[in-house]
Amino acid sequence: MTETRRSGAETRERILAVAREHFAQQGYDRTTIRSIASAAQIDPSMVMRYFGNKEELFKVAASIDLALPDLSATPEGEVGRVMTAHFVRTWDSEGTLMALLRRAASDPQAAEQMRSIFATQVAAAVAPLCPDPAQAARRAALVATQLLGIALGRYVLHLPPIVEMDPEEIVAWVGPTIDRYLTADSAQPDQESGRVGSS
Amino acid sequence: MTETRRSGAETRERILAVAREHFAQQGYDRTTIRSIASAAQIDPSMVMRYFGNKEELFKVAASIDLALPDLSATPEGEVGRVMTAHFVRTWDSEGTLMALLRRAASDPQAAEQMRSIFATQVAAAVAPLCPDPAQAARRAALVATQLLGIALGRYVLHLPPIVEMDPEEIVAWVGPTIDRYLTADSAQPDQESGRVGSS
DNA sequence: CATTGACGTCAACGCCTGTTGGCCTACAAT
DNA sequence: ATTGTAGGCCAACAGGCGTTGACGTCAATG
Repeated sequence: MTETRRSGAETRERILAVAREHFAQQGYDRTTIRSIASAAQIDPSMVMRYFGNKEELFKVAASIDLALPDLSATPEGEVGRVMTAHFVRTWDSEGTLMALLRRAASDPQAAEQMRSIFATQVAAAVAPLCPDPAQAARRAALVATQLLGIALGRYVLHLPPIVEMDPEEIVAWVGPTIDRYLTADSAQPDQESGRVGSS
Repeated sequence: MTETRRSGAETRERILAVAREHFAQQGYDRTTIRSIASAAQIDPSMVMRYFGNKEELFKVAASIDLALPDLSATPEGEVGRVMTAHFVRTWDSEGTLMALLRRAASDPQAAEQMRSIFATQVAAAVAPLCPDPAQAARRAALVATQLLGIALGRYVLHLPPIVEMDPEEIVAWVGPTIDRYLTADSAQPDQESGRVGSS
């Protein structure tokens, strides 16, 4: 072993980089092995050699670590802003999560992968901050909807007002929403009356 | 003309109904003309006869009227709840908007269609309610991100906590968020400091 | 030097897709 | 009864896809 010769795993990385980019920008179905290979200046069969099949390549390319900061150290009232800022920064710098989001829109298995990410990473990071453990999953999911909604508007649908906003503005608007989802009383989320009553 | 014989436009409607369903559940790429035809108990070539090509069929199938209620008649403070309830009800009953959302995730043209819907329908309905006309588009877009985020979580990703929530619970949580996006001071969205400062 | 084995290419397979044109059939009008 | 026409099916095309296997070609190893 010990890196037999100059290339090898290097090519693998090049394929992976191109694949991430293509998956993120065009989604799974519209990304072809051939186009990836062409962009990586390589034969399509090499992609198969290194990753077995398209499915497997996507799995590797879309493996994600949100790298959420330790939120328990964040002062209360700033959690929403910190979290929002973290996500926007992550999305702006690399599109891996966007690739998965795109695919999840039309593929149940990718949706499952997305669910797993938010269950293990977002919910886990957020649960300690919730006043009521029983509602933690629900609160985390609400947080996810708002953050993913921003991602959808900014990177997928390209809604002009969202695209034009500075990261700081997004944080200023969305941060308080996140905070409210995390800390507001579960029966009466905000001010105002609003009976929820399940039964 | 004058409806020559029993079927004809009837078949067209059947195709359209099946197409809506398939597009909504599986997205554009994974929905095939053949599968639509098969489900409609018809030959694939008939689909072409009636709609020209797949693209055109999708356009017709995904034409959407959000049918937003008149929000200016809604008492202030209830707008968010009314709007959220309207969307959740619409989504639960028919999946046309979901079909478009799915497609928009991987097709720029569908994304453009989505943008147009929100520009002409959501922004238009919401603009009169905003304190500052200059910020109306931005506020409407923020509203859209939260509503679409819910749609994504509930109907596409199937995040368990979101799926399990009653429509009333969603309204109770999300309504106030919508209200805040529509009415909160633009520089300091909520409580707390949080300078936005573009320069 | 001979051998091995990984890196890489080429050409092809089988499959599924959107799309087309020809043909059949049955009704409505003449 | 004949004709026109619209509804419908069938068979096939061309093209793109993921995937495969045989075939070169070097560098490192014995």
